[in-house]
Amino acid sequence: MPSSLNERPTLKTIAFMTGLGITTVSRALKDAPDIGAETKERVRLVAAQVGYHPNRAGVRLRTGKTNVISLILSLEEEFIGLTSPMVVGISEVLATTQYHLVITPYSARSDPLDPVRYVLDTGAADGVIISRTEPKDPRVALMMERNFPFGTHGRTELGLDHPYHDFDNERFAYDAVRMLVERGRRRIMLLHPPPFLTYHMHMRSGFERGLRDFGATSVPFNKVDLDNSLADIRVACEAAMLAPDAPDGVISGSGGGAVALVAGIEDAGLKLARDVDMVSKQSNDFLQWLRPEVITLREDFRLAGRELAKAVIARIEGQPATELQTLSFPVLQN
Amino acid sequence: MPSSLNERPTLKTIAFMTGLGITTVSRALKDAPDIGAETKERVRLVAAQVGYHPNRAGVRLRTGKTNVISLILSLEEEFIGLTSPMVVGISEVLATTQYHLVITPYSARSDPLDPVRYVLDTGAADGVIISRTEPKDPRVALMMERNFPFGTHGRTELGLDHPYHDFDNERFAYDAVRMLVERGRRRIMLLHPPPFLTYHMHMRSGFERGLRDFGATSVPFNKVDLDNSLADIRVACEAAMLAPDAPDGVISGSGGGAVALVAGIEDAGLKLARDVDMVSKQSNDFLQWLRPEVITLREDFRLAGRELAKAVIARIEGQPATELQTLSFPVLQN
DNA sequence: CAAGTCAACTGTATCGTTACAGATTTTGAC
DNA sequence: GTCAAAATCTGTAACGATACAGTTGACTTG
Repeated sequence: MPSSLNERPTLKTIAFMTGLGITTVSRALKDAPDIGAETKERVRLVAAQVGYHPNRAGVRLRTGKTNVISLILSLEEEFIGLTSPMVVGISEVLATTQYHLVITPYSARSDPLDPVRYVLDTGAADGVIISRTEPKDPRVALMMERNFPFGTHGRTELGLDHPYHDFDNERFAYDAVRMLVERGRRRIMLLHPPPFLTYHMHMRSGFERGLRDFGATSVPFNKVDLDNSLADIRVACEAAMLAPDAPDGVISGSGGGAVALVAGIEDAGLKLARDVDMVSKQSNDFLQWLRPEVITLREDFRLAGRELAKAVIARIEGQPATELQTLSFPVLQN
Repeated sequence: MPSSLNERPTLKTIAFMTGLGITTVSRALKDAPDIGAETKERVRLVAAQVGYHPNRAGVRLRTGKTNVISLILSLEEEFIGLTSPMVVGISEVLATTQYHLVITPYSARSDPLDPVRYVLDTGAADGVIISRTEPKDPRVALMMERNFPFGTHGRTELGLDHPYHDFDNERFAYDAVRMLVERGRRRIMLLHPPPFLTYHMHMRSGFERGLRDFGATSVPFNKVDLDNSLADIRVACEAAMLAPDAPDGVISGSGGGAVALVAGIEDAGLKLARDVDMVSKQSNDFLQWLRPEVITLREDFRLAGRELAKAVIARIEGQPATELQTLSFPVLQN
């Protein structure tokens, strides 16, 4: 019973065509040691000829291997803009492998643990990538406890070794202070990430180290952070610029926030480069085009995607987590 | 042989717990008519209690249903920025269903048919969503021929009925011309999409209809289109602004392009709103913040994602394609 | 009360793959 | 020439689900 020619070929098809057993074909394609060299060659040839792809459901059912990496994504528009270049980086790496990329979303109103639990409980993926990492991130704790492969965009403070990729936000803020001081600025304001995210601490400590080393002072700006709406940031910035001890230097922890800060500064009747200098972390080109006065240090999200995808796959293959931790550094744009 | 308590429950687990047969449990959970009401209730209760999720590999192997929608994505950075809000819209809809979203990428250097063929040949998904639709799109032709469910972001000219969602680019360009003429502009330049995409024709014909109806003339701008780099667009725009018959009104087919046009206009020493007015299609807020003089008509990509996801699922469920074609309209921003 | 009807339930085979435990043939040693 | 070891190859069962073809027992019906 040869399977019809226009149906998807299976191991059975190849077994029939070569006159071998199904098991032999399976093992030949896996390059198993107990199959003859010539047989392997024949099987590979026929498989290529008929365009054989192993049936994912069959493999998954038998072995439990899904060949899926799940990217867990917050659906808030503000974050998705940042994470989309990451999708490109992840896809670039996965394209060279058998893995598929599945987007597992969650909304701000729901528990961020939900998608992780879903993947763990249903076995929906072999590995997971998460963002918006917290110092005591419960998602990390849960996946470590279950010994499930994952990578985080950002570090944790749990005393547990897991794969991560992080941008050096300490250095970013430190360099940013330096650049502002070099331009004669001394009173510096920082638009920081929300306090519960790990990189808040990194950015703050780089900021404070910079203030000490370069002899500048901090202008408090604590009513808003990068999770606030651009409109809120704009208003808060204008207020800060009109206050008695207004800053003459501003650091923005993201490109989106920088746009709002620029608008706030100009609302206050001030002019960039003349009255105030600004350093921003930047992922897209827009700000660079419209306000070239803003000094931008680039964070490469695409690279982050590539690193994380490679790390998760290596972790799945058993490589120790400590070898899968990478850091990238701010690059001055232009 | 009761399965261990901390393993994933299967139909067998529930069958053992209820004392029923596996088949009965399966059919009870599907609400089949030949199962008693009380039995169904008991089965549902136990299933919920143990947190039963059907094993996707089992279902997929037996039925061929993957419960996957594949979003086919070009990995070029310029496009991914636009498509990312679409991912949000798609996810919102899929979250209420059993479907997972898989990203199937392709690069500009490879054949756009490749990912479609891959899905078709491997049965990787139950439905597909594609963008960058062409009038005689070979991907559409192929999927129609194979009777495979899909939705397109953008229309085709193949004379075949398939689900789509499109933005009314004809109306966008027409309205844009009107708004420019209302501001006293008469010599209008259009930054259009690449000619091989369907919406190029829509935008052009709306543009030309507007010129006729409102009595304006066109300034040729054919050396670049929206697929060119921002740097190229900027340079071309500056040149156009310095040429003898320079435009006094500009229309941009995307928000990204508008940023480059603004830069080009300013490179030429001209000022928005004073020397030139501009209407742009806009998906993010950045331009609005930094150049409020630009008139923006919004295209809602998130809505597009929602509409397409719903359409593809409905198509999978057998609804006629002609009922799954939607259009959305430009909205004046602020 | 025999026979037919119906409701409720169940066993078997199967999807495509791989783990495992053979089976068969070849080779080599003495 | 015999026998063990090595080299190749293969059948069966199982992963979890569902289609399909029953089975069982209670209830009508004439």
